[in-house]
Amino acid sequence: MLDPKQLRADLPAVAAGLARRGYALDTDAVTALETRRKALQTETEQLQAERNRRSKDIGLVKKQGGDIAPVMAEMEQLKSRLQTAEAALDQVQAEFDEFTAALPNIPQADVPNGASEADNVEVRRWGTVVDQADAPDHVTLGEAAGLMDFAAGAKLTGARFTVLKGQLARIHRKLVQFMLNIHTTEHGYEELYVPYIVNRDSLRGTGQLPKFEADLFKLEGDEGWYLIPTAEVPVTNLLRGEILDAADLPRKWVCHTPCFRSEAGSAGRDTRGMIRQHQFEKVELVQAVRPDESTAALEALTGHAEVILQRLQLPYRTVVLCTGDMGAGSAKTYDIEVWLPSQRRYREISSCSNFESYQARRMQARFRNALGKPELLHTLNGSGLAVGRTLVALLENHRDLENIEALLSG
RNA sequence: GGAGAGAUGGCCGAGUGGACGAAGGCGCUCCCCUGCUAAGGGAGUAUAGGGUUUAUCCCCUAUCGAGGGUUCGAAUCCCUCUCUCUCCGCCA
Repeated sequence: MLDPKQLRADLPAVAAGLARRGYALDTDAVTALETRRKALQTETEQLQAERNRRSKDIGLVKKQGGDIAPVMAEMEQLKSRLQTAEAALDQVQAEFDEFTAALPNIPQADVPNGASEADNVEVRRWGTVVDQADAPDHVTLGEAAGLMDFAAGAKLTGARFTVLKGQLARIHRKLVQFMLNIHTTEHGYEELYVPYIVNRDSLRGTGQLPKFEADLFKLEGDEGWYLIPTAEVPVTNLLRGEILDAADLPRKWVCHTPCFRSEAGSAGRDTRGMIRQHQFEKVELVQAVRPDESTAALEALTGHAEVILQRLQLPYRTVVLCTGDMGAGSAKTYDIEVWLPSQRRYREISSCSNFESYQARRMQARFRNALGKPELLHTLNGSGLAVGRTLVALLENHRDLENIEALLSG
């Protein structure tokens, strides 16, 4: 969420920032709500102070054996006024919270304006692409080798599930190790193992709830538990409610987990093959940094993800998402897109975002600054990389499984 | 799953209805003392929101696991939930 203080203090600037991503902020409504909030809060707190004062008096009078009946009569009246004020304040505050929770983040100044994917801007390109009309896709290659079985996945569960066998299953496993090893030994990330089931508070913290419940798999039962859609949720929520020492920053975590997505909105897209599955593996990079470091951290983190593609000799390009294509919580996002010969185009294999204080404010993730005061952290994350899509890219670009295994061993 | 005991500040720990945002200790910061070290003396040391302010200061409100209730008044009494610990059962 955005800073409520900023919303009050500099409403035009916030509105201008949100307008860049196509969000029309009703500034009159905000001002009206804020005016009511202030009046009600002041009134409520004054009544509370009055109640506290008189309660103390009652204690004193009783101790001295005095008569408290007159004060009690006044309290009766005070109490009902207070109840009315408190109820009104609760309502306005809830309205304000609901409103601000729904606001997206403000894009950084250098994020290009735009309405859709088409307006994203390529920032760099790496490798040499194979661009020919008849390139076989990973489904053809995998099934021909007898190592990729979509029918089996459909039988066991349903559409968008896959069974891998033999050498392909092994490459898939080695890919995870390959990525983890590079990030831990070369890029300085601490490896984590985390729950794959999380509660509602965690999903609220990173912003999946309340807006994107439809994309999640919810478990039966009273607990309100969900399968994680990405390691970002459990990993970033480690910071929820914490105040870190500045000396412990930056925190850099890498975590391999399965990811479960219902993707209800994507029915009909990428129905063939392993590109879009209900269950896939991902190695996720997460950083928590001081605010003044987050811009540089996003560049570094994106670079860490790109290293994996370079080592695997997979051609890719990196694009900066335009204002209209960014996720709601992000202030700036780079997508890394790998070349898929069968589609003759680049497809997303990693998304690296700087959330600035957007997530940190939701989850109250802070550090002690130079003044010793708690200050919100900046959080970032990015895939490093999506394992299933990496496997697809390896198959389609290199085809020879022995070569692929050699890359992973080298 | 069953039985019991707990949850208080950075940490330990006191507090069963009124001067408690919270004793005492430890830790930490600053000052004094000290040739150095050790010991000692003094002051300070939660978070959030709001008012005021250039800022500091100051004032108010809320917070003792979470939420609700009783009461003029709740860390303290009642209810629900969560988590931790001990024992039993079960299990990898």
